[in-house]
Amino acid sequence: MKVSRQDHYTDTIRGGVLRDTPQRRHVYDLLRDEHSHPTATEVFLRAKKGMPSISLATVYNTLETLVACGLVKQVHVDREPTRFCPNLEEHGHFVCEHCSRVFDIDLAAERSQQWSLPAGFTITHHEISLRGICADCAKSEIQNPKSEIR
Amino acid sequence: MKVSRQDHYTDTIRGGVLRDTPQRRHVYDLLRDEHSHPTATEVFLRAKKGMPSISLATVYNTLETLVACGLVKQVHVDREPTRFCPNLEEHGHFVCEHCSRVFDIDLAAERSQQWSLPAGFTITHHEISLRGICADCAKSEIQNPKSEIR
DNA sequence: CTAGGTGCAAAAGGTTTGCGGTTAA
DNA sequence: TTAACCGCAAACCTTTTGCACCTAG
Repeated sequence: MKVSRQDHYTDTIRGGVLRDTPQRRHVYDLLRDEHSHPTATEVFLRAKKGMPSISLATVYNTLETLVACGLVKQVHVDREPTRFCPNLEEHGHFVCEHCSRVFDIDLAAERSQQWSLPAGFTITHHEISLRGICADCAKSEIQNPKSEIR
Repeated sequence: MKVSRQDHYTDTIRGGVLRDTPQRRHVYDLLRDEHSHPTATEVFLRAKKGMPSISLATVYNTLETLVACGLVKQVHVDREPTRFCPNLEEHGHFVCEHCSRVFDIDLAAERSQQWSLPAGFTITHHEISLRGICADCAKSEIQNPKSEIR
């Protein structure tokens, strides 16, 4: 059964005290179609294309709101700027050290809660981030082995 | 067989072009005995007790050097200040959302490389961070269930 | 109408950098 | 001797905040 693109947003926003503003809808729509894990600044730059008056502060505020609502997730890569991800499934991330792209990684469901914690500890969230070389970069490295000289 | 506390430091520092300065040794010694995952500022404050003239910039530079040498590891918790960890074994971290302490978590060796990556991807590092409630806080919460009102 | 949201600019906070003087090897 | 390092202060960059105006409901 097909679900309208904005149902989740509409349900969540209208369900609370939050207002359905053009800025929020615009940022959410943008992010929902995005698989590149943009930073707040990148979201801002893209948002301005369709809404030139939007401010960076509003983008930050909106992203914070969407995260608080559970409509998008944050991705942290070391101390780099926070990235945002519309994939609400349980997953981890892989960062390519060559091209800097971030990929979603499925976490086998059966593994997700199998951390060997000391007794009495309770997990509420987890964040798994892997670093390495992605398939594309590994391939081009074979064809062009000196491409990383710096 | 017993190994002197500073062999790893001495071998690593003397093995390269790096100088064995009092500041580096002081910061390393401090960190080596530390299980609390201090931030750079916390390292700085503790370092000043034994070496009042040391500067924050030197602490940052030293920590960067020690990380580059593999003598300490960085721990990233969302966008909070970077923490530093002398535990070189493969492990993850658990952050208590109540007391903010960071705990080392053993990663079962057999699990460490079992991520289901797309073909062609190669992992060089991984960082596993869990959040939740530690045993101490869970216990005091039972005895004092209203303690989290804010 | 009005509480919540927006845009702007300034501030905050962690980290990095430039530079002149210092020091380990 | 000299390249690496130190301490200081300024710069950087992401993110947050204060405030006057605006607007969805």
